[in-house]
Amino acid sequence: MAQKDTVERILDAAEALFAERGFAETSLRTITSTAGVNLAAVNYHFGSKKALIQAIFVRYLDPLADAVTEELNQAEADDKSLAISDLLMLLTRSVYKVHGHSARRITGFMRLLGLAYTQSQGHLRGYLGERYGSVFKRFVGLLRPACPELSDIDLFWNTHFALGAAVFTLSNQQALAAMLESDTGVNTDINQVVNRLIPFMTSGIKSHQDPASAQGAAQGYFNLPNESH
Amino acid sequence: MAQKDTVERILDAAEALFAERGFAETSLRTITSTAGVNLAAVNYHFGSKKALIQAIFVRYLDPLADAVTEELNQAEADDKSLAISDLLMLLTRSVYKVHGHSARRITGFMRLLGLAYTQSQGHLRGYLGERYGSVFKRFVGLLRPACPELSDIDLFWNTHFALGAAVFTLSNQQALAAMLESDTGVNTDINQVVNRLIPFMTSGIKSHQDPASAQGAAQGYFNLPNESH
DNA sequence: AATCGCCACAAACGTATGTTTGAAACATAC
DNA sequence: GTATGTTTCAAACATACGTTTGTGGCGATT
Repeated sequence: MAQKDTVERILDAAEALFAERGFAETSLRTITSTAGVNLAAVNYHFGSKKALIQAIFVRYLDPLADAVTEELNQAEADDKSLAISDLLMLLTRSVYKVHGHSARRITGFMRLLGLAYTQSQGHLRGYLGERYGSVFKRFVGLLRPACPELSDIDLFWNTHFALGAAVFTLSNQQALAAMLESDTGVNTDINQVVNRLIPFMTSGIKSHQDPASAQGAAQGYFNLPNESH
Repeated sequence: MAQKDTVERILDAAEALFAERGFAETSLRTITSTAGVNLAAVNYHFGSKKALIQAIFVRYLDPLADAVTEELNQAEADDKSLAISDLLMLLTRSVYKVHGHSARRITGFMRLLGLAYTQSQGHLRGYLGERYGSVFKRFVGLLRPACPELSDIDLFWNTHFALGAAVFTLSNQQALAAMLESDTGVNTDINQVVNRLIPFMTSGIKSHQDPASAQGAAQGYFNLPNESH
């Protein structure tokens, strides 16, 4: 075959376009015309637009889950206790293994992850949770002993805070870097952003509330009454 | 007038629906029928769907910007040096002032903020930057002396990391809390999430890289070659 | 050589969208 | 009470969308 498979060309084009504009904002006609294939090809090969979206995530996440699993195996075999930053680097290493060193692919991947949360009325989130939940749980299992001073609930929220910081900034890395450059003249590539993210996430995950404010009232930060409809 | 203005009813309905499903996924017919007004009312009162979206953000952010400005005035008048957590609480207080203590409104507001970043091909972000950039800059001006050990560039990225953590988790607070509850049986309302966010963001913002890895190479975290297209 | 399964293609289908239109209803002022 | 400006309404418009259809080509199998 002289050029790429039709299926692959659709996936490549759709991946880039979805990451750039979102799912609903990207039409099958745009996808197929940039891919250079016939309009009907998407429905023929994937069945529907929804299935195409899922296929893109599978192509991204299946190899990533494998890479993370491999890293986790090795880490557990070494049996050294890993610090939080070690685990974050393990994750970063896995992403690099899969996506190579392409800033475009990493940014795109993060944007898609972010979209999976915000858009796609939950059907995608449920699917991803089913398919990759076990790997995620295993990772958290290693994270657990790395911060013994935290409760499970502390750890849950801090982990998602950190995830949010990563997804949000990496998916908007280009725009943010451009903003910073216009202010300071300093250019920041995605590699540097990741290097900054790791200490941020590390100290953030370690953090916990004052016991006083955790009670909800007293001199703690804020306390809300129940929702008044 | 026995019931709310048509304009206001449209804004209320659109605000809730957009936050729930996104902009492109919400049709004017859905908005007008839940608002109980005629389909043409949106185009009559706002001109277009795009203008409606902007109007919603203005209604949200204008009072918030006023509240933050007021708080900033008072903080600068007091002339006491504010710690990072003080500034985050200042922000939180402003949000509460504007939106009252409604979890639904706060979640919705955060979802809209998140959407403004991911969707809306940048035209919305540009508009918001123009209109509220000065308030944001003023806030960062107070944040600056609160972390003297950070460079301007450190501060820029850490601020956006923290913003990402807040937007991402607060906009998905319901789903995340439900996930946690099904695992542990513990319920978490948005108030508690905010109380957890503040220490997370505080210690995250304070963080900075090892000088060694900041150079880009050496024993620092990662280093990427340039993008290979 | 004929047949079969797979794929690409142009065209069409049905539906949902944002927007516009023109008339009716309403409120306000003279 | 008539006139004027504003708002509501049902209907239609034009377009864009995801999907389906039928045809034809191409290679592999028999």
